[in-house]
Amino acid sequence: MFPKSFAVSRKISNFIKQASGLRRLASSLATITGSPCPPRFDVAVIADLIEKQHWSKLGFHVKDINPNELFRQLISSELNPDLCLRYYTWLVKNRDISVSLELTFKLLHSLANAKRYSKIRSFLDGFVRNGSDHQVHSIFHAISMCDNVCVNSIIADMLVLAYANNSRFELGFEAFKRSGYYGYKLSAMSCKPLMVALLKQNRSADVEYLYKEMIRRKIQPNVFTFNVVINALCKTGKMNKARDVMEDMKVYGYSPNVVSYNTLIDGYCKLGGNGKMYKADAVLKEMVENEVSPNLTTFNILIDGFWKDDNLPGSLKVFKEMLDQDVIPNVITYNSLINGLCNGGKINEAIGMRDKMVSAGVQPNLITYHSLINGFCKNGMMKEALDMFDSVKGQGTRPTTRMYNMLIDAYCKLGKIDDGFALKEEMEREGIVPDVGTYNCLIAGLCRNGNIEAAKKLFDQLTNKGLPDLVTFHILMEGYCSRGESRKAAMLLKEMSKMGLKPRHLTYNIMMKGYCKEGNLKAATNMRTQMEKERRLRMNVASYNVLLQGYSQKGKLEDANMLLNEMLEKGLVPNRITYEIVKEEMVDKGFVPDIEGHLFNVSTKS
DNA sequence: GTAGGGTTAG
Repeated sequence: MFPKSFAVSRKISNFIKQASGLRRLASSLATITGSPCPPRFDVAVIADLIEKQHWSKLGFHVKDINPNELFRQLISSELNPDLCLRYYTWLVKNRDISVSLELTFKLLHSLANAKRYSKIRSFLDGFVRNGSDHQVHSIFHAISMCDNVCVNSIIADMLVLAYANNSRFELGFEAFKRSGYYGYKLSAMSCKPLMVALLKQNRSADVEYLYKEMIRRKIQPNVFTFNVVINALCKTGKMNKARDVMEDMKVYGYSPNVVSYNTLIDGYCKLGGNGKMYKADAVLKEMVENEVSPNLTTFNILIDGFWKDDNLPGSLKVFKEMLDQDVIPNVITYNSLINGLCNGGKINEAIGMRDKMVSAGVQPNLITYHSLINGFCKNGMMKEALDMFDSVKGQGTRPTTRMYNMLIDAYCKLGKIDDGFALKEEMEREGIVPDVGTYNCLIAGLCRNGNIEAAKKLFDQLTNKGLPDLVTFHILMEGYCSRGESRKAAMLLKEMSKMGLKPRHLTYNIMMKGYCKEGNLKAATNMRTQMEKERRLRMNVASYNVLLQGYSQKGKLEDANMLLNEMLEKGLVPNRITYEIVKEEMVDKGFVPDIEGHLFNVSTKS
């Protein structure tokens, strides 16, 4: 009865023996050759377990199989990529297994082939968000393992977007560049957030690069991207280039919109130099000619531009114009006007404007109060400043550190240092943390009052907190210098370098001025050498002015004359202060410098 | 979605 079945089982057991022998052989070969032996498993069974999410069963089933290896097989077996993704998630989340970049992107390639784009998008979002520490170049290498450029482009594009959406702009920028090297075509949709982020970080040159690359790679920009580029160029004063981009826009079939024009107008307003408002006005005319209506923002830009160009009547005229055109002013409009009025010393009119805004139903905000309190402070109206400060507190608005700093500075400038300190204590009681600025105002106040010992004490307190900044050092150095204690200032110069604060032009100018004041021209010149040789900072006009004053006051007029020639040879333009020094210390004393005529031209121009 | 306002100290 049994022989047949016995024979069968013998066959089976032989087969198993052979098979296990082969497997042993293969695995021992694998250890020798290093090539893995594909483990035997049934894809259908595993797929079924994944689909039913029977994870513990799956765990048991695959316990002897290398998870990465199994994953590789699953992807190669043309198993539904959704199931592969599910298995991947389980591996990473529940079994804490990291999957190689190559396999990860193999998965993404198969998802892309199955057009599971939203799954790739959310996958990459998580991949980037969880702080993947993979290098961008390794990722691109993994992407390039697939030959399909279209699929790779889609993945690269989504990667750039994921970086941008997760504020990993540096990596996003690198991914953008690498996409170019690999010839992957990105979409304008992914480039835009990257561009906006770069703009927000004031990296205008990078925005410009991105734009040029988009054009080169034939990624069609849209109105928004064009406007971002225009803004980046305007922010760096490259107005002609900004205009060129506006022309490019037309070439691509887009008309500049109100944002494009506003950006350009604002660019001109914020540009230095003469006639900027004339240019801003010309753009305004141009936009109207092109049938783009100015909006609230346009008016706000102009109002702010005019008073900052010392043309407060211009601002008020624009304000009237906007009311005539039934454009409703907002809090920005009023804040700008109030700031302009305060700046022009018209405090009462500023208060009037505040009343006007309130009756127009526009609620003043923190910026309004900042402007008004600053206006009071700058015009010696301490009582009014404090009253407004109290009313802010009374409204339940928490005053800011800077608001306190404005008041503390105002007290100090009135010589009421004690009141300044009282305010500092008040802010500490209120739990508002004094910052370097608070200390700097007080230290400067003490120095001005000649109490440098107290200033140094406060400085030491600040040092214990690890807080002093370049300004703190400058204040104290100047304090010492003005008392004829340049040596102590020089000690501070060493100390600041130790703290990792890099001296600037101003730092050396303060030192040179201190030495000159003491008549120690040799030390002043040494300081110059230190600045030029050690810091590679070239003499600027202010530095020359300091030395010029030092030399001429000591009667070394020939040396002063040489300094003047030297600065001119370097292409530096003497300023009003240069002229005053030359006139008072040289010309009035009968010495005519070589470049007197040139200086005269400068002084009449400015 | 892209444009506009304020803030001390040297």
